[in-house]
Amino acid sequence: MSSNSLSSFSTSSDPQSRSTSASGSPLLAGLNPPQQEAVTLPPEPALILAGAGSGKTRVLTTRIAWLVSTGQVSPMGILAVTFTNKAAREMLARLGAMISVNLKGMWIGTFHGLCNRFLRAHHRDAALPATFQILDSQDQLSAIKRLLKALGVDDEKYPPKQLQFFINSAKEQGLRAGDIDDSDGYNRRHIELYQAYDDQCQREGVVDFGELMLRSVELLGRSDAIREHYRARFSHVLIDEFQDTNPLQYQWLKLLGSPGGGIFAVGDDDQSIYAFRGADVANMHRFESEFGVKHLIKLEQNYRSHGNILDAANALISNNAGRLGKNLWTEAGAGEPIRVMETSSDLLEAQWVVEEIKGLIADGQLRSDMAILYRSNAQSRVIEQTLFHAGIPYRVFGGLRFFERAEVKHALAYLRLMENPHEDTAFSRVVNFPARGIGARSIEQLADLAKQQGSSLYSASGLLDGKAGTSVRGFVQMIESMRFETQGLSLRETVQVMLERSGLVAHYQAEREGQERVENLEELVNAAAAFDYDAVVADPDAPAEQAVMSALSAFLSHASLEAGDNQAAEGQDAVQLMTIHSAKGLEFHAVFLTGLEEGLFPHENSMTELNGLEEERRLMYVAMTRARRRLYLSMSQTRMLHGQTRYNMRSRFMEELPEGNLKWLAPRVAARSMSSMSAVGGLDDSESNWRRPAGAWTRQGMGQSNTGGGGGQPSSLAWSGSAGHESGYKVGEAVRHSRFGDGVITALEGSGNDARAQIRFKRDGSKWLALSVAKLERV
DNA sequence: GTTCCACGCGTTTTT
DNA sequence: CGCGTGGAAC
Repeated sequence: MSSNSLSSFSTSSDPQSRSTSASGSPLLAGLNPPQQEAVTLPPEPALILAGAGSGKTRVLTTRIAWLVSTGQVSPMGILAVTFTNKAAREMLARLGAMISVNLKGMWIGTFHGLCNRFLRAHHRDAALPATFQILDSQDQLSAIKRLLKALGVDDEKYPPKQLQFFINSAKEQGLRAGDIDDSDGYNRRHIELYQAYDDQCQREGVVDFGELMLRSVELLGRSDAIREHYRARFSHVLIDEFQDTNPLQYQWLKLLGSPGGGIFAVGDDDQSIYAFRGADVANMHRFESEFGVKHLIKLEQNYRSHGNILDAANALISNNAGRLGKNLWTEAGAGEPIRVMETSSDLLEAQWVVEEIKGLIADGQLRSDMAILYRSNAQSRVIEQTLFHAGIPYRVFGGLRFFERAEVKHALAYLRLMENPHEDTAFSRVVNFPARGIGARSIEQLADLAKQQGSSLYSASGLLDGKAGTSVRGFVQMIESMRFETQGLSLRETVQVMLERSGLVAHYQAEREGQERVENLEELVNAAAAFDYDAVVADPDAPAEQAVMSALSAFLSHASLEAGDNQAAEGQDAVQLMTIHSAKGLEFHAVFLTGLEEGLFPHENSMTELNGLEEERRLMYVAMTRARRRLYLSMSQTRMLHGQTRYNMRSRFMEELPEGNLKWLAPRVAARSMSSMSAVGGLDDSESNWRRPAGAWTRQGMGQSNTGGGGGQPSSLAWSGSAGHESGYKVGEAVRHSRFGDGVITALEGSGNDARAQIRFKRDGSKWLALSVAKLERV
């Protein structure tokens, strides 16, 4: 922060300078003082608290460029780690534009990608075969199902998904089966199955995502020589999105970072939204003390959003306890107020969004610079339909990605078998696909034999009698001959031969709906042709530590680690639809944040979890800070969910936003207190207006008399109680229960005997009660 | 081996 | 309501 020589373009300063003030390097031009300070810190532990839109990635990449270009470190001494392939690619691209050195000497990649590279180099020490393959989540689940079947475990009692979650959670904590406490006996079976699963993976020579990390951590911990080698090599370790690290990744960093050395972590505790998958923000606090952080720099100047958006986001997030503390500011001015709309139905909400989008398009905005965000994927349907009817191009993020498609996975399974025939997951997947008369019966027999022998299905195939044996051996021979035929061929030719000989292409060509699948298989050939072996594996500066790895093996790792694009075809200018989670890291001119309703956002399932509400609030913070100029918030009084209409209360987050930053567009019912609400509204006065055609939705409001039209300033506690429920109860109504005491109805759903109310009790928290059973009295 | 229906389930997601 | 799974029937 002390640096005051802004972006001077002085050319006289020494490029080798290690001074912490601006050295005059053109790299530093345009950076603000704290950014410059961060970029030019000495090689000591540093934590950069980088708020949303504060230039986090820029600082990270500029630091690498600065370190290398000032000769403080050779590219080989850089280890930079990210969470997603996209982030890693972006970092590489930006570096390439900044400096002209061989980037390949650097280790830049995802945690998992780098662990893969590490384990390939040290597979012997890690007790893995050179050809080990990586299971993605789907593969892992099928491996678990196969395991449960082999062990005769009732998968009703031990759902495979649950076991998968158990195993992954344990690994994320750095725990092996033997490390887990089973004193209460509750987990005992899970622990046994975890162990059995690991044994199976070991036998088959496969690792799951968690295993990539855990093996690496164990090896680094166990082998002083290897650990010291890498510590000596990587004088600079840089981590992006540090708030998303799980305890295992933290351990990995601890093993690779030299104590007191150049470890540079960038993160934002307010944007930690992945606790549900093992991330632990506490790692940031831990990092500060355990690594002995010498430099704590806050990047608080936001270059993205206007003031109203930022102020509201700041106010919201200040409701969270235990923050590292940070307040974003901008020079950009207040800008437009945040526009808020409340509708009576989810369809009307969608129609309103579409009308606003039409307006923005008419003003010349790019569709791709507008995003519609929602908490859960199920919400996208109405919006999609409405956009579709309006003829507005849109693009939905999420869904199946290229390497996750069934036909592609089948093809990959053949390739995996060519690489390692003992991989039972791949074997089971395609032994009878395309169908070749090897039914469930035959596979069961084969599995029994394999279990007796403690061998793979492939090895056991020789022992299988009868017709089944002949068929299976036919399959095995096919794999062998594919392997033989492709020796010396390029990766692309290998894939082509496999597609031909396996009969996959023929199978899909014969299928009526198979055209797209054939195209995907062709695309796989293209992917193989385009695959750059060096980009994934090569480490030209360190040939000694590089194990020999076939191009096929590298390609398969690539396919597992990078599932490919999951968005619809690019190119067309389209409105972006995505969950808030997938919006992290992105920005848009205009953002529509929809479904701001209790139970949906914050999600009802989050309320029971410890810190769940705070994570929801951070999610809201992330969502709001995606907007550059214009932010819309919307909510609906009723929503179709799971085939039933739900009556929701406005999200509590709305009450945490300063009124001064908002502009209400919706007609509103002013209510002074909760108890007066039951007297307000009813369906009558608003219904006719709510049914206006979409085109009538304008900023000037709906002519509701009791609010003075759109743009009025409501009292922040107001609840627009115009939505009723057949039971006669209303959301927001205060009730008393004989056992739980006083509470407020937060949601109503169902009808008749199924009618239920969600009630937030003062004492016991939120509960769903059946209205036909619960004894409620109105207060 | 394929097709069809009944059932169950339903935050968020990268690697 | 809409999807994916799984079992049963053709």
